[in-house]
Amino acid sequence: MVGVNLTGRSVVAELQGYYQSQTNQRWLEVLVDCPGTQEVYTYKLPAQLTVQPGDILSVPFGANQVGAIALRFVEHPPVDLSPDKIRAVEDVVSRGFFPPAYWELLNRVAAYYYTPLIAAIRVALPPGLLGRSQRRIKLVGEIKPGVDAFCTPAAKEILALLQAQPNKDYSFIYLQRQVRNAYRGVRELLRLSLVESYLEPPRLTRPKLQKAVTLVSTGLERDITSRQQEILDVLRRQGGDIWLSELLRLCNASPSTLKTLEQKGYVVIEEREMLRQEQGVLQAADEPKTLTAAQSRAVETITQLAGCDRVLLHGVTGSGKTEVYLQAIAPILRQGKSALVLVPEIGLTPQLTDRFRARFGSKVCVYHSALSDGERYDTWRQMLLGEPQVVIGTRSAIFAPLPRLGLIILDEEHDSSFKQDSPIPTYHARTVAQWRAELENCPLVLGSATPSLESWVISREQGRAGSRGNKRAEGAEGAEGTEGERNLKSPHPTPYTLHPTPHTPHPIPERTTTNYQLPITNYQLPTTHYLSLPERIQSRPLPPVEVVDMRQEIQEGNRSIFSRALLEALQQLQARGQQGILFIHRRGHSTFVSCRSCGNVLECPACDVSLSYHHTEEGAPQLLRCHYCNYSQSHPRNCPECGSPYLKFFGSGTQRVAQEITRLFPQLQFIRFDSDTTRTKGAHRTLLTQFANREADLLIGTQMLTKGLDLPQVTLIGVVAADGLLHLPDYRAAERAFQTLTQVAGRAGRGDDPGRVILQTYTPDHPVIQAVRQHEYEGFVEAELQQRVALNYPPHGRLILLRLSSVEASAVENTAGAIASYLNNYITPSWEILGPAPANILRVANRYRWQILLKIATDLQPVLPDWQQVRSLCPNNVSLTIDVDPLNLM
DNA sequence: AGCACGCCGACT
DNA sequence: GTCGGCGTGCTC
Repeated sequence: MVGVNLTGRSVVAELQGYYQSQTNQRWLEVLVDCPGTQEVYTYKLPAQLTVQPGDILSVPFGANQVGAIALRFVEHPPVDLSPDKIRAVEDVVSRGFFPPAYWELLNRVAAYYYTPLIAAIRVALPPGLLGRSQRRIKLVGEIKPGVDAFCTPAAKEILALLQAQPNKDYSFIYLQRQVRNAYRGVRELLRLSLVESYLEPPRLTRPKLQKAVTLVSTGLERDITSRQQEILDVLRRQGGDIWLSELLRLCNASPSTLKTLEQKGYVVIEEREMLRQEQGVLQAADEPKTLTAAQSRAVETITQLAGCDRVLLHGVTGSGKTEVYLQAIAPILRQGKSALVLVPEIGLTPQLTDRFRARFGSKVCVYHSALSDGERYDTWRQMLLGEPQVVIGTRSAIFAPLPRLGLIILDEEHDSSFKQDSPIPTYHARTVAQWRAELENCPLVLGSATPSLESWVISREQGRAGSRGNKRAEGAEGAEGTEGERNLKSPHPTPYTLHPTPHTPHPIPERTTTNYQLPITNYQLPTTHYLSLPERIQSRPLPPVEVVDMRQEIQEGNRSIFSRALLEALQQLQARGQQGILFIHRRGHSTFVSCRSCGNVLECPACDVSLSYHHTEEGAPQLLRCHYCNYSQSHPRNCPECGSPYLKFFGSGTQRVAQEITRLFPQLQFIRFDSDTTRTKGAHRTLLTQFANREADLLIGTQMLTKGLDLPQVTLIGVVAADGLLHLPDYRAAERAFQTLTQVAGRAGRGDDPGRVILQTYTPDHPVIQAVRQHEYEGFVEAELQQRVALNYPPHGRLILLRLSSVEASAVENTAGAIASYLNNYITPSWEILGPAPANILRVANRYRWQILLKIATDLQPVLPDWQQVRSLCPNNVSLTIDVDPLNLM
């Protein structure tokens, strides 16, 4: 297992170390994973370590161990740095990860989103790979009662917390969050020697090792008991290679029996890396389906795409986009390449993943933030191996380290969850996907029933004329020769290695700071083809959308949250053996709680928002919860202001609707599907499976159920109140509302019954409602575009949002003012400044927030401000985030 | 992010 | 005079 096995690799490694220490001492420049550091730091290399540029390291930094990236060797350390300050690299965490194209991608992300390169690297790596040490506080010995008599309250609290903890041990960060003045308290306890403080080394995610048994016997076993023979037979039947635990389970044997077999030389037991990977539910194999004319045209175009050309696949809901993806991916895998499929949220992955697994079996793996750290780490490492595969993941999967990428697909490309709000980099996966496709020279497919205006505009300008007549656009062939050669194809035949084999160092580009700027206007774009799937599969019609005017309902005496049409439809649901979906814009029970006597509205103590009332079931605690910071308190019996017991709930969330359903239709079984009920791992799948198995008649949920759910038996869709979506204070509110409502409506009639959509609203004449009712995408989008052009909003202009926040109200306000007046000196014809203005909700989690919006016209090459200068205007207690292409202006 | 250093006000 | 508060700056 160990020791004797001196492979070629370790000999080489030792030789390299030897030569390294013989030649002039080589110094290593690294990028350190620590906020507030942008420069490069120089380290020594201990003789027993070999490092190559691009390796991921662990280095001592100040008092901590932190993650770092090796950049390059230098002959001499900086002259102004005394040699005794230089410390040695602690360890190599992972090797050979950054091939040139990938490195270039990360540099682009950092440059375009104005973030330090290390922040871009951080999103690309699985959690736990860039480790950092942690300060922890531990109780010393026995604590006699009464020793804390003279302690401050903070110290007493900390003592109590530590004593209640089984290990008598907490991280300092945790204590600081739990206890006020924790810093002082800890110091006091340290002085009294009641606690000790220590640094826990980084807890890195590592491969999980497990014992595996391999059969080495030739088949002529002598000197063997029948029991041992039995085990060998089982092993042979299993293919001669199996996990130890598995074998023990199969044979009901003990480890000692296996030990004996090993000593006799019939089997070898060794530690092997085990992949922790989400195992999908076993799927019955599935064959490619027959395509409609439009579908096969789409598949044909995609498979013949040249270079890094793009396709906007505009398919109405239920038009079979997934089947197009599947058939476009199949030839990619046959070519020995991999495909990357990005989806908005995990909510829809179980269904989609199942379909992919049914088609491609174990070649499919998922990658998203809901996986455990171990699973993410292993999936990530497994991808480095370069086996052709399909990776399905959420936005961060755009950084999946797949070599030989053959196709990138962004499904539901309009979805705003592809944009990261925080932490930095605030990247959009669609933008990064475009770069990645370009750098890897692979095609990109953007799919949606309601394409974003951005994608619509590009494809309208570039590709539609060419692809309308079922013909590939000109330029596809033309681009092949030039684009294909110009772009960086990895010069390394196998740029990723799981095991550290010696190889030539990757040339890490010199550029390691964020000082260079990309041209902010679009540079020469690859061709974008427009492909339309205008019809549902099997010529099913789109469901008719009935708009119900709720004002009229009230006028005619119906004060329920359900219109008569919806009540009737719900009534008939069970009799007809059908299933329905109710869509509500908000989770929770009520939007706010207010006192009928004094009008007081209950608010979050840390944010300027009202608390939502949550009540799940009879007997469950009644909670008031803040949807911004997750603060919660129990529902008071009386108004905290005037003591009146008459507290009333306003607005309806999922819980409220659920309660109404119980009251009005006690016979209807329903499932609530929102972020409250799907928090736990696998909850999505469980709930959807229950629904698919008809354990419920009704699914009551939020946005979450708009995203690509394919539930053929659903015939009724009820939108309880569309208005909450229509009137959000955001220039994209109309676009987003149209997309959401169209997607919700599209869940109906995916089976043989055409289905029915009931859309309740107080503004039935609103253009969004009208467009949804008529399934009219193009007209709506063109009208919307005209408005954007008039006001210079994206996709016509571009936006950069400066978000400022601080615990101190005046500090943010002053800083915002100072930055704005600085920027005003830079005003050029190509951009304008909106603000500074307090954010929509001034205070969240006790931080006051202001923002400044920069509007940039794309028709001119803009001169951008000096961000370094802008940052220097920010005092320490004010944090500034530069959000490039913000989607969320609230 | 941590942590040391160093400058100010409240106490011996 | 000293202690201990917290603001400022450095970490190879």
